[in-house]
Amino acid sequence: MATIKDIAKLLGISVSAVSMALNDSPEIGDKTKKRVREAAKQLNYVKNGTAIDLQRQKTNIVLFITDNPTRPYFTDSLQVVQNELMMKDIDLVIITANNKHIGTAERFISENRADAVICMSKFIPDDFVNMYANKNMPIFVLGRKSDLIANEFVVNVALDYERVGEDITEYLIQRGHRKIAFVRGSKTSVGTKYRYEGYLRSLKRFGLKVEKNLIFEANGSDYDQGYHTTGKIIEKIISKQIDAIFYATDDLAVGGLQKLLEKGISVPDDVSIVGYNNYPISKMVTPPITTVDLHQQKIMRRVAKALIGMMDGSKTKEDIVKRLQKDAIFHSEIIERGSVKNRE
Amino acid sequence: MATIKDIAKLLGISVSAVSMALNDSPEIGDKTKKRVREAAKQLNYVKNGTAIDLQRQKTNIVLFITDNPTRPYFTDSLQVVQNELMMKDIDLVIITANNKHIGTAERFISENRADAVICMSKFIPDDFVNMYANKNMPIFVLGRKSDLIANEFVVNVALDYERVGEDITEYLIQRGHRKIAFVRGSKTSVGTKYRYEGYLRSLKRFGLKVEKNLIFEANGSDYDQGYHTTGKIIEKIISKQIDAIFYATDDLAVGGLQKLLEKGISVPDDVSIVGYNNYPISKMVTPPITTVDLHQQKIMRRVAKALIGMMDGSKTKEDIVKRLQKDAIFHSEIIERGSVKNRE
DNA sequence: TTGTATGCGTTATCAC
DNA sequence: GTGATAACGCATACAA
Repeated sequence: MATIKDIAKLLGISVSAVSMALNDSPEIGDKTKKRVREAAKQLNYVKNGTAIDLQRQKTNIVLFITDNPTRPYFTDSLQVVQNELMMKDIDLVIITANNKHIGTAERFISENRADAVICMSKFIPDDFVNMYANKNMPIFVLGRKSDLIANEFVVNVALDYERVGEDITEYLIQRGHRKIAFVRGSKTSVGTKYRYEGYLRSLKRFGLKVEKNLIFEANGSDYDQGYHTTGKIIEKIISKQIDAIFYATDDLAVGGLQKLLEKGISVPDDVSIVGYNNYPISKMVTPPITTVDLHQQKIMRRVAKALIGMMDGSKTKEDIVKRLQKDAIFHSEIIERGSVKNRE
Repeated sequence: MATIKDIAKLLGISVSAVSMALNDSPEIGDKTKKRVREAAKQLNYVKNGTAIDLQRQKTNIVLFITDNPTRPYFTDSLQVVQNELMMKDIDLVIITANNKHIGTAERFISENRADAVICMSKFIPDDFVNMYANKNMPIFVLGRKSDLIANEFVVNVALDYERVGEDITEYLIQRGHRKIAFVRGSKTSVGTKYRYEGYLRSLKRFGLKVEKNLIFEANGSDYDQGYHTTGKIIEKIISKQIDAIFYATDDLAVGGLQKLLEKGISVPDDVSIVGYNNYPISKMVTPPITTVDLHQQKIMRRVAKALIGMMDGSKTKEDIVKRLQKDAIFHSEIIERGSVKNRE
């Protein structure tokens, strides 16, 4: 691999002259620049980004950590963040961190290989985040509830997830449902746990009894699990023990719907169902599924702007937190479609 | 930010001793190691990955470039590749390159910021790949047909895409369909173009005339486009001008199916449909859609192994190409489900 | 306009 | 067992 040294040697000029020529510095004459460029091409010279980063004491990289790049929860966010960063010419790289593999993410964080990180994976422990966030690499954490993050360079962006679970349950109750089943998703998902808590709170608030046998556990949060778990619910619907189902994710709901239809149960006439997250799939089925939107994109735009602010030093954690807290976008919105019947 | 220099100064020992202690070298005594570790903690020392890379002349990073991290085409591949790399403790980072943003990918490539790259994005031009691939950074290109890549460190992994389009068209013909419509996807997608060519070839081979008005252009390859474009096909189905539709992607097919059902057209009784790629969504709908699987995962396992081989110098491009070419996994497989009727 | 010297943070090669 | 020193590839302040 050729370096600027080789170019300098070939041309009989100094290394710094080559460097400046390559970076189009006004200090260098056009003739020299041309010669340098030609020599570079001739020697097959390519820049060494690592050396540049070391010298500049900056990587120009933002790390985006996700546990699953498939989920719209992530991809929607990605798009928004990428747009904002692009405008500032900051590079975004994605790293996955899940139960199978977390090493890369931890290595990138612990070795300061980025100028900032957005962490959407729940597999990076609070302690770890706390330990490594610093002035040169602030860390934004999403989707966890912990208030315990004390580090000045850690920003915790959290919705009131329980509240959202509460809201959609309330929505069902207000439309006359009294026997509402809940289908939990993946056991390791904190998200579905919060929704479950919200579900419980809502029942309590309206004076409805919590029926243990109306709460179902899926082994995951996806379509297949929804389909499978709903098999165990069918009977209770037929015997009128259930008039609505709250699925912890839209994917679960779509899978469930499929099973219900196969079993000849009409949605929403025989049973109402709701999902969670407003994934695209929820509107693709018949009937389209009523769900709740968390305004993830708007939130992420704010996050991106805040992150950029922290990177260039124009914002502190305090500014950001203050701004986020009083922000209206943190309210979720129920998307009414065809899967809920008014039973009053 | 504290460096090993600071630790050395604090402890009154040399920089090299600190470095060796931190890397648990057998040359250093346990006492010293302990002192160093404590000092590091006290000073909040974190490693600088950039400096390490520069010194080692290696990044330990494989770049995975995709135009869209949502697609199963990508995520399936990702999983496989990640598994293989994990076993060798190689880090994988994902970068998106699409019509909106290509700068980051190009910067990473042109600045040698990885030890190898897998490129699934069609937005990185052949020339660019050719120009920057080198001994220290081989590039594997997927999903393009160009044979023009001459660089010794570029490996082009290409299925016979046209052949696949041909096969599934043949499948329809053999089941008695004679009036087969084709729905093209995104204009910029080379993939759907190949399928189109395959479709044409198949018609020709069976002596069927190509009806221009049975070929429809969608403005993209997703659900919404399938739904929308199918609106323009309805009439021709009712008037029996069409007995089957070949959608260029499963997403298109699912969107199309939705529209067909809404319009009261029965699939497959009134019209048969097929998709392409065996995306999970294609089995989630009613009726499940017959499609074709390209065995992407098996291919990617081979790719990953080949890539690792090239990184450690145990394999050359020649070895790899030879191996890939005679490989049975490059045959696709038709997944029969409920969306095609036998009309013979 | 060009060159010299220095430094970025780390590892590695020798001495001692 | 430890320390000095060079090297990795590049950028920059300053001198010429």
